[in-house]
Amino acid sequence: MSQKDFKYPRTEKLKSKKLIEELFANGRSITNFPIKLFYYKTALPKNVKFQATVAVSKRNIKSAVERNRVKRLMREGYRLNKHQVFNNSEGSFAFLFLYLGKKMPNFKETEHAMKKILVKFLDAEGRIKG
RNA sequence: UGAGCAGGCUACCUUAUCGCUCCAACUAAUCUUGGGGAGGAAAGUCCGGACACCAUAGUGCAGCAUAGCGGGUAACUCCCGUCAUUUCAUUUUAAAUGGAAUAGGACAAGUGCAACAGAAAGAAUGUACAGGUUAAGCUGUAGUGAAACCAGGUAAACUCUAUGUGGUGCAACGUCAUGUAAAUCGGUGUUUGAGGGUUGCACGCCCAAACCGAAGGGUAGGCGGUUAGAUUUUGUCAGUAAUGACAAAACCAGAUAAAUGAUAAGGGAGCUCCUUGGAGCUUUACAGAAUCCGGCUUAUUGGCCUGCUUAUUUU
RNA sequence: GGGUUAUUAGCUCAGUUGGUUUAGAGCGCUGCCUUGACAGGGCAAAGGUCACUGGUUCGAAUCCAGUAUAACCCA
Repeated sequence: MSQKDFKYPRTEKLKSKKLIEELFANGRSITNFPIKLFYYKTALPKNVKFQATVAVSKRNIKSAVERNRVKRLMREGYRLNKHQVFNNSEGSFAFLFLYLGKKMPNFKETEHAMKKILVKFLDAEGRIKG
């Protein structure tokens, strides 16, 4: 992995239904409003270090257009800041970012929340020195 | 020029950086290069098709849907024209013109229904007054009511007539991989045809023994179906119109825990402040493809165009 | 994506097909009686745009059409 890789290809998306069910059953979670992160340490296919996906509840945001937008903003926030986690942690993880708010955010708020939650994740799981 | 009504069109643009997805080319490669990437409603799932599978699918009855007339269409509960009825506006004696709505076949086949009021709501004719007669609800008016000289009203009551109608839906269906039971499927096939299955009934059809062969449950994986089509654009001709015919050109989303995004700058547009000019803010409404088409219905902001009506100004 | 139901008082349901004269039942709520007081019991009262909008009809919770909300099924 390079120092700053902003790509978010298909192999880094969490797609397996089994893995997602395991994540909800056995994974841990960190909350930094309005985002909640579920994570689960497990082996992933194709030697990928992380797989991540996003989810928005239909109860909190009813419009399909707004739900799509929130998911895109969160994906963008993860894409631009994931290098922090990639370069500083060990093992492979499955991520699921759940949006808890009921209002439309803008990009700055989303990115700020995403940065904070990734820092919290590193604090919880142990940062590599350097 | 302003206002109202009706109909139609459109859905901010350009550049840079970072990223997603499909196709093609080149590759050892997930790299690189080039090209494409949400809507008028993609929505509701209310209709109609295309396409696919299933005799538990066939036949008859029942059931269900539609309903002036003519045309359009692959088809329609759609669209166009037209007649009738109802209603609104204008001029106004009648009536005419324009707009809107209509589930507008049949109560002269049969059955049912009609609270209260009323003499009476059906093979009924009472009361008062007037007329009239040999006599008689024989005639008119009054009163009740939505409806009462009448072979009455009501079919968005049963019903009748005409026409149409099998069911399930791309999570259909096909195929590959993984691969294990007395459960499942296919083929051969015999007795009783009991029992069971089908939207209801009847007929019909199918299922159950045994043998041979195959892989089923579970898991939620890949590929095909899956995007070139009743396609789009332009022109000519036919038709009052819906629409059709012909010619030329074009290829225009294909994701699957589900792509079409983020940031910055400039231009355009709108609003507010205000002295030409500038500054600030916003860049919007409704809303996101999931097999594909034709309609209908619902949601909705700003701009532009056309027609009609009306007011004002000028000639 | 496709298919199928429901909505009536604060809650759970009748009534709807078969139309009018009164939209009811149980639980709950409120008041009164009974008791020294509570529970229980008895009596009474309140509470409904019948999800919303339109149509048919003399008359619609009911018939018809559209809209909204909620729920269920499939692989």
